Amino acid sequence: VSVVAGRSLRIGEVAELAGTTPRTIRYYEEIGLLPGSSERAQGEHRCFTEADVGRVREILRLRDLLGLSLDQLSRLLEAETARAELRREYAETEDPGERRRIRDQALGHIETQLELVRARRLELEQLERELIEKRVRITDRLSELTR
Amino acid sequence: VSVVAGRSLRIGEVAELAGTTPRTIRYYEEIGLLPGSSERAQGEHRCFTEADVGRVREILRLRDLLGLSLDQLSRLLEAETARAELRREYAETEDPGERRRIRDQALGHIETQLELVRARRLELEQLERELIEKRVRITDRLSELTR
DNA sequence: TTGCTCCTCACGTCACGTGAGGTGGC
DNA sequence: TTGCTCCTCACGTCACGTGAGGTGGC
Repeated sequence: VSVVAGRSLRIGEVAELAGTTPRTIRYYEEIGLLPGSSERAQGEHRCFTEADVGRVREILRLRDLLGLSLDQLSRLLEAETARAELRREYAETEDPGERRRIRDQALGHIETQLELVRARRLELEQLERELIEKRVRITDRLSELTR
Repeated sequence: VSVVAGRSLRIGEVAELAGTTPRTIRYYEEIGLLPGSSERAQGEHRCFTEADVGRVREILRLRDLLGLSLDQLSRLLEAETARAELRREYAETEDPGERRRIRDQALGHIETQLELVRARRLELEQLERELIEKRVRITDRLSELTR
């Protein structure tokens, strides 16, 4: 369900859309993984955007698939956060050298994530091969039975 | 360094060989993930075999790669433990029907693990594709600069 | 007005990490 | 004998789960 205008979301909606719980969202805000709108008075409801849902989804995905601690994750995503900042700077500068520098940084961040993901994928493929090998051995012995 | 005879290992050696800490090994014994030689007197040193190292390695691997809780893991490995038991029964019975039943169970356990591993691998491949796609978009915009 | 979701403590839990103080084997 | 590794409590930590008691928006 895509919303056209930037409607404000409540914490329960964000949690459901991202596939987690309100408590987790609050915790992430507490440790600084999520912005946490600074101008919120004590006891007031938190407001979120659809971009926040995306951010939470990304956090959960990297947490689950890469098995990183939230501390490691925040450092990895710091780059991501910086990129949004850089994108603004990028639009503001005309200097091609400056533009190239910003782009190169972005590429570096992507590359770091890619290497982590690749390493994990290779490990999983190795495990998968071993399991298939195990299965073959059992099946072979099964066919011996009916011989 | 492979040892021919079944030399007894100390907890520190097991931890090092398996890539973890003594504390983790003790904890796994405490919650029943590792056998924990029952005839050990209070304060006496724990004794391990090379098979134990393999078991610990397997636990760590599945824990890390599949992101399961130790409770889920113990249920998954219960099958593995049962298989060792079944292997004995298997050798003892002559009945081909009984043999087939035992084999089929083993196949089922492997299949369960394989499905978990496959699902994870697919998720990682998807993430990898998205990162590559991101990289392409940035590179394309980079080439615009030098045009 | 009635539910429902939200809020903030705050304690519980899982999977260990990390000393504290003491005993055992090359 | 001297280190080193081992032992058992036991408290600390990370990433939340789970009520307890109270307030706010359709």
